[in-house]
Amino acid sequence: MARKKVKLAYITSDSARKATFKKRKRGLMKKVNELSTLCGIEACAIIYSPYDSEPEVWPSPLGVQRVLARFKEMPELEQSKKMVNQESFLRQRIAKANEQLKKQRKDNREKEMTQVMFQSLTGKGLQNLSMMDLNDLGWLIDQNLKDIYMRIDQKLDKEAQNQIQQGHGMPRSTVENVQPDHRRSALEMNMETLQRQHWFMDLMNPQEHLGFGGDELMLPFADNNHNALWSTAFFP
Amino acid sequence: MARKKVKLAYITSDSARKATFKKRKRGLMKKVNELSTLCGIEACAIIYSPYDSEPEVWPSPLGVQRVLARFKEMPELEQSKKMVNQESFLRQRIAKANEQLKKQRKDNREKEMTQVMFQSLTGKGLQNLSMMDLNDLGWLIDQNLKDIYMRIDQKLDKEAQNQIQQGHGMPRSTVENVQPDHRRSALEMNMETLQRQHWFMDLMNPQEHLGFGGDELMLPFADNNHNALWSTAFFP
DNA sequence: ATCTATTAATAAGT
DNA sequence: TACTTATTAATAGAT
Repeated sequence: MARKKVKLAYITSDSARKATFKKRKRGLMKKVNELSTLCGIEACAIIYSPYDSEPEVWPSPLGVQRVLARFKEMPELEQSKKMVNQESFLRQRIAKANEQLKKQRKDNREKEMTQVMFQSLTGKGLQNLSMMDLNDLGWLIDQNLKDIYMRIDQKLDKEAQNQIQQGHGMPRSTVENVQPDHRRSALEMNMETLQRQHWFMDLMNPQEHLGFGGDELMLPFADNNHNALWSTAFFP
Repeated sequence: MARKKVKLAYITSDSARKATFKKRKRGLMKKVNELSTLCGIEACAIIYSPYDSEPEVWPSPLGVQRVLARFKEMPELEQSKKMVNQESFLRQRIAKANEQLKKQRKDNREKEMTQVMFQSLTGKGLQNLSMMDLNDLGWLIDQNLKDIYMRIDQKLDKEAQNQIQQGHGMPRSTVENVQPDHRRSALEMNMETLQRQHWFMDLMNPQEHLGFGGDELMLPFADNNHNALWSTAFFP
């Protein structure tokens, strides 16, 4: 973990492997020591290396023997139950990695669409986007709009509070005319958003609209790299 | 290792201890796995926890047994030889920590003296400094001066090169008069530094100057918190 | 369990 | 072999 992310595979260079072994052995022993100290438990580690004929152990030969004795006492069957063995360990790690991958993909997708969104604000067209891209873009824009309206409302609420508490501030006209306008506007736009979402959802969901299902109805600006119109894979 | 540096001692809070145990156990297993994979060696770890009646092992019960078999095969005497046991492990760590402490102290000393040096540049006096402090300060200033002269020389060399290569640049007077002056000045001052060091060393080293050894000759501005005039502990 | 600020481990380079 | 430093990994505390 340093200077470069290292691939988890056998190190072919002899010198590099030995250097890594020495460093990591020390680190591992330290970890076992810490775990044992912090949590008050018994643990041991045994490492065989080609660099020494004897194994290196922690906490001590006697300590290891004590732990081993307990281990061997157990019936064979019990030894396998509930244990973390290499296979289940790797399975867990793979599952976890897949979870993270999925999350990352979603994050990446959101970042991509955010970029598209800002590009479109600077005048770039949306012609090369697939239907799925457009849908996701719409979702993202709606999210941002909601956030904006929410902030506007909060701000107006806070200002209104200040007006009441302090009994002064903005001129009368602002309080009575402009502010209510803003508030109404925000709510209206929010409603528009919701209506648009509903309309769009209705239009796009093929299961509820039999008239929209054939290839002949495919819109010309949707590329064919994606085979889903609605990207359930990324956004709700 | 996070949010706070944790003391290496038994965690009294039950919930915190359990949480730490779970996290660190996973981390430890990962480390054993990595070490084994990266270096192509056999290793195993066994952890007994109060949270489970069975021990948790890596790489697998069978893998552990294989490693244990090798361990038990050894004669008792051999098991203790060259092994890293808890005591020698802790001894090593203490020695290492002491080394680091010494290094840190030296670093701190240098930082302190640097601060004093800059303070003195802003007009603060040096009256409260001990003889040792003054000596270290002198050493530090000499180091800085040397560095400065070195940089000046390098810069002049580079400029001279540029003059030759490009055939133009600074006016004639600069090349012929100012630059040689600078160069000579830097060298001279460097010599002064060396001479001063020699003179100071001669003056301060009691083993070579019998006339300077009695308490009655102690200079009034040296405080008595330190019992060494020349801080061999920090600087050469 | 998940998230992040922070500490610890460590890969390369000297 | 040990030290340094840039970077990645582990994880403490909070949520």
